[in-house]
Amino acid sequence: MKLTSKGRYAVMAMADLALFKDNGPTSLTDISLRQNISLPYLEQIFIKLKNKNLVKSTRGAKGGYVLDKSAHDIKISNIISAVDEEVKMLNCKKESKKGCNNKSTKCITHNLWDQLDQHINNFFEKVKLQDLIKKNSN
Amino acid sequence: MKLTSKGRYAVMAMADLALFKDNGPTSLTDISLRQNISLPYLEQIFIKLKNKNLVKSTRGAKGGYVLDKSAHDIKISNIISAVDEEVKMLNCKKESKKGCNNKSTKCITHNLWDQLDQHINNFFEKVKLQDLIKKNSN
DNA sequence: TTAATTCCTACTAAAAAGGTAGGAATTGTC
DNA sequence: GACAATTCCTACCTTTTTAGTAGGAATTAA
Repeated sequence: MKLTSKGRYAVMAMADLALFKDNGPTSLTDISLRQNISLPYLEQIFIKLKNKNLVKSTRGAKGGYVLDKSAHDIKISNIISAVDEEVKMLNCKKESKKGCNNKSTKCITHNLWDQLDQHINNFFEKVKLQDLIKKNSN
Repeated sequence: MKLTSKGRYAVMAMADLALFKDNGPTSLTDISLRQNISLPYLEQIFIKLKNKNLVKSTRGAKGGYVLDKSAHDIKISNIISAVDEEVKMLNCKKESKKGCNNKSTKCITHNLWDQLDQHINNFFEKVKLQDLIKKNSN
């Protein structure tokens, strides 16, 4: 199961961006300070977010990042999948020709992890970035 | 998020135990061969399962393990929590006095991970060991 | 021109995962 | 009683991943 700090940082940073969206582009330095995430690490994360068209960048002084669409239209699943490869139990891969245990085509627990993956992905599909900042302001 | 092969192996092994429960104690050697899991690694996992009263052991020749209760009464959550410490997002700890980001008491995304944890734990609470072996026999 | 920024590549330290090694203790079977 | 099969126990090791660092090039507002 791949769901680590990188994904958490990405969501935090995107939420930060949403909170401060009225101040023009937000620099990673600001996010780094506010969210307590190392700047160069944030840079790496934002390259990926940008590649997936979740944010837009402006270079140079007074530059920074802005959301590429409304916080209503960004699903948490979009963010997670942009930076983590995938939310999926290890070794139990659908496409693999060999089974999960290198023997039968499916291990005993294959369906279980499959359902779990769906369960988690469902969850991330339902929650929007906007939901986070609403909750936070309560 | 802590949910790795160790937890998967534990569930696989318990399912194996449930499948062969009518043959008396099942040795780890058998499980190791059938499920393709290293024997000494299985041993470590079973110590934990035993400590949580999920299995009973018989030592010596013809020894092995049996389920300590019916497969109907063992929840996947019991197995997972026996071998993995916990299913919970890293650094976002409820009890921690410092907030998740060492600043505020809660990071922006705290509630999100909290809900996710509940979501996953719910899933594992609902599924019983028996459900796995039913599905597998279809 | 300068300072603030994104962009890019490579490296590295620490942790965790997954597994190995080696042997002691127990017990059924010949 | 010997022996083989087993659980039990502790320590170690290898590989991978994570999280972060280093160093600098390109861009742009002031």
